[in-house]
Amino acid sequence: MGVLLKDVAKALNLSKATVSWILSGKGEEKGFSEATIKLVKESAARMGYSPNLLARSLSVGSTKIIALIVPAIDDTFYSQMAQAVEKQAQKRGYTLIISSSESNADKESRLIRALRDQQVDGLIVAPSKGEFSAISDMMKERYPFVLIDRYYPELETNYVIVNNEASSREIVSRLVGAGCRRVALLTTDTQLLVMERRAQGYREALERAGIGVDPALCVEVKRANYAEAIAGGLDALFERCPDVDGFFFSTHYLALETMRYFIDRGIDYRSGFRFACFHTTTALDILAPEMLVTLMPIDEMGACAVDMLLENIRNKEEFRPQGIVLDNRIG
Amino acid sequence: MGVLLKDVAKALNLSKATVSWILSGKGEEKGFSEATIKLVKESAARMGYSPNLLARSLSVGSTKIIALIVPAIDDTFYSQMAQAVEKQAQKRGYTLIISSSESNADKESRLIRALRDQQVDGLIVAPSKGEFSAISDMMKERYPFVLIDRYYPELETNYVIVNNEASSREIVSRLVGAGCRRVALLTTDTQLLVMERRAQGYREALERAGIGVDPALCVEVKRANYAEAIAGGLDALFERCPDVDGFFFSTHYLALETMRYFIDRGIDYRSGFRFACFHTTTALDILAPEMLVTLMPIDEMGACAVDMLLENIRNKEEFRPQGIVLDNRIG
DNA sequence: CTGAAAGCGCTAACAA
DNA sequence: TTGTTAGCGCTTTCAG
Repeated sequence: MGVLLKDVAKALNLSKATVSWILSGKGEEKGFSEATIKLVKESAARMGYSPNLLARSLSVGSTKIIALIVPAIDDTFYSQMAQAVEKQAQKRGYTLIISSSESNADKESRLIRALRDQQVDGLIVAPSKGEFSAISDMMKERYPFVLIDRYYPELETNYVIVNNEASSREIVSRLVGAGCRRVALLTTDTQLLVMERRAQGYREALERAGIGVDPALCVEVKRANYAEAIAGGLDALFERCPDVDGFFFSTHYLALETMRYFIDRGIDYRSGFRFACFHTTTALDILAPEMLVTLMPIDEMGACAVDMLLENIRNKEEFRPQGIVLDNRIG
Repeated sequence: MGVLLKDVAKALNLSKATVSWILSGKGEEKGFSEATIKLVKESAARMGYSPNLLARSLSVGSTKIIALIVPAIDDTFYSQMAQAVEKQAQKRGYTLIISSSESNADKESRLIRALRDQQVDGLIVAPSKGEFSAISDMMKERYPFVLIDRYYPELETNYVIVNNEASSREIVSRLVGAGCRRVALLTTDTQLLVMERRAQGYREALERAGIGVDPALCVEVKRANYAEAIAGGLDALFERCPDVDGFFFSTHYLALETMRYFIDRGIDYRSGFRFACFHTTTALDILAPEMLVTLMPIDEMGACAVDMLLENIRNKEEFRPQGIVLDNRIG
C-alpha cells in the first residue's frame, strides 16, 4: 500500500475524519477554515495520497461502478455499444466494466454472479439465449439491471430494444418498392426472439405487398459454422430459386459472408440483386454500397440503458420496471 | 445487502470464522468434521449466501482482478486482444476488467489512476502515444504492469511486443520477390514507435533488394480523418508515381480504406497490384484475398502478458522487468 | 475441532 | 472548527 488517509492525517496532526471530509469536497459545507482546507488538499497531493476505493465502497455501500455484459466484444455491434454505454456512464459519474459472455449462457450466469459479488451497483446485459436463472435471481432480489438489445417479453424487467419487426418490414418493403419480387431471407439463431421478429417483419412486408412468403426463399444458417454453412445454404437456394432478385439479411455477418460467397464465385452481385440488412458492419459499405441497412441507434440505446439503470439504482424500492422500444432509421 | 456470512453463522450456531474457512475450501485442512463441512456448505447454498468480494479483498489485500487498457475497444485488433487476455486471466483464476482509453493520453492516465484506486492487482496496457506520467508513477511505486503491443524502449518496464521491423521487412521482401519494383508505403501515426519500425522494415527490404527507397512512394496519412485523407494521398501518389506496382500498409485500416478507394473509383486493383499489410481485419480477406498479411500472435501476446503480470504480482519486490518480442507469421 | 477478536482503509454519526 | 468512534463484511491469528 502507498500512503493512507491516516498518514496524511498524522503528518498534519489532524484527524482522519477531517482529512476525509476535506478531500471528498465536503470541506466548506462542514465549515473548515480556508487554511486547513488548502493545507490538507495540498499536502495530500504532495504526499501522493490516493484513496482506496475498496475501503470507501465498503464503507458507503456503493461502488459507483456498473457493468455491461455482451455476448461477444469482438462483434462490432457490441463494441460500439460498449463505447456508447461507457460514454454515458462516465457522464453520469459512473465507471463501467465491460465483460463478454461469449454467447455462453453458463458463462453469462457466472459473470452476473461474479459482478454482483464484486458489488457493482447495477448491470446492463445483452443476454445470450438460454440464460434465465441469473436473470430471475436478480429480479427476485430486486437487484438493478436492464436488458439491452434482447429481452424476455414474459419477464417484467427493464429493457431497451429496437423495433425489430417494424424496421425489418420497412426495409423489406423498400426492396419490394424497388422492384424485387423474389426476396430471399437469410437468417440465423432463430431461437432468439430478435431474429424471429426480424423474420416476421420480412414476412409481413411480403404479405402486405401481396407477394406472399415462399418458404423456398428462406434460408436458415446455423450460427456455429456459419462461414461454411452459408455457402451451402446459398448453393441450395439458387438451385431451388434461380429467380431470386433480392436478399434480406437478419444480421450483419450473414451479409458479409454472403458477399464473400459472391466474390469467391466471381458472381456480379452488384447488378444482379438488391440487398437489405439489419444493421451493418465494417466493409459492408465498401462491398455493397447500395445495400439498405437499418441504422441502429446505438448511442441512444446505450444512453437510455444507463439512465434507466441509474434511476433504478437510486430508487431500488419503488422503482417499476420500464421498457423502451427505439426506432431504427434506414439508410 | 442479501444474506451475510454472519447470517449463515448465526443460523447454524457457528462462528463467522468457521463458516468462512469452510466456504473458502480450507475446511479439511483445518480439520473440521465432515458433518459440519457439509452442513455449512449446504446451508450457505440454500440460504443463497454469496460473499462480498469488496470486503474480502479489503481484508486479504488483493482483489484477484487485473485490468486491460486498450486505445480503442472497437478496433478488431484490440477486441481480439481483449478476448485473448480474458481467456488467460480466467485460466489463472483472475478476473479481467477491460477499458478503452480512446487513444487519449489524458484519459489513459485517469484510467490508470482509477483502476489502481480500485485496487486491481495489476495492469496490462497498450499505451497511447504521449502518455508517460502515469506509467512512470507505476514504475516508481513498483506497481505491477506490463505494456503490450507498444512500449517505451527508454523505460525498463515489462513488455510484450512483436518484431515489427523484421516482419515488415520480410513481408515487403516477398512483394519484391513476387516481382514488385515500385512498392508504395502507406502509413500513419508516425510518432508511434511501432509505425516507425514498420516503415523501417519497409525501407530495409527495399535497400537489401538493391531497389532503394523512393520518398515519392511513401504516403503518410493523418489518423484524425484518414477516411478522406487516404483518397487524397492516393490521388497524389498515382500522380507522382503512375508506375506503382505494390503496396505495403503499416496497419489494417489503411488497407481497408485503400480498397474502398479502388472500388469507389472502379479500379481493378486485384490484377494491377500486389499488396501486403501489417495485421489484417474483417473483410480484408474478402476484398483482397491475395494480400499478404502478418498474422499477429494475438493469443500468445495475451497469454504472455498475463503470465508476466501475474509473476510480477507474486514477486513484487524482487521481480525484474522483462521484455518479450514475439514473431509474426506471414500468410 | 471451534470461537473471539483484531484489523483491512475509509466514512459518518455524534460529540466537543 | 475539529476529533472520537463505531461500523462496512470478511479473513486470520491466537486461544481454547
